[in-house]
Amino acid sequence: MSKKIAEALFPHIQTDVAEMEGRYPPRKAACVTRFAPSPTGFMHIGGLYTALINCIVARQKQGVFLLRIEDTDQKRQLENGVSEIISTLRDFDIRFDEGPSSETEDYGMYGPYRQSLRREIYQTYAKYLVACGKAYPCFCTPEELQQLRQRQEEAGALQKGYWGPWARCRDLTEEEILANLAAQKPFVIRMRSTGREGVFRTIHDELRGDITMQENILDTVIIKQDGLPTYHFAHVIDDHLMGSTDIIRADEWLSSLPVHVEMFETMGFPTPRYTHLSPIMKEEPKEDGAGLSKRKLSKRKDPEARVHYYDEIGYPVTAVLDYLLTISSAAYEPWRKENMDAPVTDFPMDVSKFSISGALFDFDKLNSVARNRVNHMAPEEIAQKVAAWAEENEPAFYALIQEDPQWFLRSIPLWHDNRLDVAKWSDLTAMYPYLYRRQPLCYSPLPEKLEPHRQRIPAILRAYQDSFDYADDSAAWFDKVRGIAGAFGYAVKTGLYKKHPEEYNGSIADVSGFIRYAITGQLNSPDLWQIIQLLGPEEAARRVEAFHASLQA
RNA sequence: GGCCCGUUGGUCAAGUGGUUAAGACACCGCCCUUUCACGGCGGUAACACGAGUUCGAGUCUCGUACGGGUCACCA
Repeated sequence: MSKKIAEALFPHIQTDVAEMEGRYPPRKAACVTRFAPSPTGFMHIGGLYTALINCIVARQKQGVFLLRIEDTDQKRQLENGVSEIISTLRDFDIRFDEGPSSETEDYGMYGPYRQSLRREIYQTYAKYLVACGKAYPCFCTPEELQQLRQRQEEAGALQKGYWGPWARCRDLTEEEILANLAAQKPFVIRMRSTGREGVFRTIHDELRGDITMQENILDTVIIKQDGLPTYHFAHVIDDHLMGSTDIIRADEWLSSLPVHVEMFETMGFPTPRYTHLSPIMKEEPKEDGAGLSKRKLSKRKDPEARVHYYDEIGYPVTAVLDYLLTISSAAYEPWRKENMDAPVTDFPMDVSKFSISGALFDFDKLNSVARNRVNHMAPEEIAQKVAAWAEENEPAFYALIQEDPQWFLRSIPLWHDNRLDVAKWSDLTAMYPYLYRRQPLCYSPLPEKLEPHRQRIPAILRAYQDSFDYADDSAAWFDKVRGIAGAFGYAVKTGLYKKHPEEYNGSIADVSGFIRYAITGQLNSPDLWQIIQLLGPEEAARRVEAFHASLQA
């Protein structure tokens, strides 16, 4: 009898379940994971994190990692959504074995890998469910559903939603259904839940352990009015057909677990292992100004939620991955310390040890991780990465590098050797404008620290210029500076000055500070002699003169 | 509000009944030092609260508080 309804609902579906099962034979791999994003815009850092974990889990068990596009919400689709996802994963070196290879093409035997192209599959299973009475068409309009909610509110129903006695379309007669169809009434397909109110069962989550939840009793929509499946149904059908063994996803899905488990069971499919990952959080002042509150990183509000934020400001890809794994797994940092060159997929990850409460995003920690990453890179690698980054993000800097790539390569040790200065490529022009920017340095106003020496500085600079020889090595150069310091009443060792400050105008630290300021426009810098060597005799002299001139004005 | 999950220093976190409660980041001090950094040494700082079980509880149980998630024809 339900067969007739199934036929009336899906007259165009000629395939059957057995045929579908045949199209997707069981896999041999012991572990199949997947990343299943919606193509709704730039990727979220949490999405990258989920993809990363899925990828590592699959690699660890010599399994398969696949990408599936969840594009069943036609309203939210974005033009180049799929390309965006593919290119982001590629940028972060997260490789999938099956999935879309471009906006229109797929590779892999278990496709198509975008849900909008699997309509026939879902409908085949939906038709089957209707035929055996496990699903039914629902003709309720949004307004009627709204009213239902209202009535439940008034009746004080504890269990709200479309279920049991409230589910109006659940027990429509065949005649009524056929009449509605004949009248062209729009419909959705709902699963007929067999869950019992008040009956609890435990469901296992790899991260959280056994969770006790009430059985699902809601007659969840499985096929929407537009004929496409809801997330819940697509998840169950796809992950069964594609052979997913591990569902690793964001924890916002935890509460719909009973629905998914029931669907797997009514379909007669084996249930996969579930792991619900905690979100990455951000802390911000409460709206009323009293204290702080945590919330998920939001794509709209927080620039750091967008994955592209990190490559735009030039964090090395591995640094971002290192950071994500660092906050999720305490075992990662020590492992990484011992295996700086290993790909992240080599990390012996234990998902069950992941933290359950969501971690606050910590830029200090990211920067520290990134600085260590940069420090570990060879200068040649840095040169190549910086050039690629600058070409996209800082054209003026790129032009400078292109003008003399060898010079740029030579400049790297200055801030790289035995230093942890640089976390991201945009730090370069920000921290070392005197190397990587064309603008002439600005010397005024004179820093407060130099002000007491103002009257003596011009003569000191003069003496410095007169004695300067580009050919001097570091020691010879500094000996001269020391000599000048002594000649002008400055202590030649900082220790001397500390002991008897009243006997001196200042110390050698002040004198080299004048030169540093002339050369860099800053009070702090890496090794001065090296900077001068890099700049060349003319430029170095020009800067000292410029500072000298600025003091006359 | 119902349901689910969580709560160890500022942050990330070790810890699975007996520990002086690790470590990393951040911060502070000292040393090194021509500045900054690097490096070395040291320091401040935590088991949300209340009951219970136990010889003994950060670890087990219950309650409270607080935080998060979810309650769609969105995923």
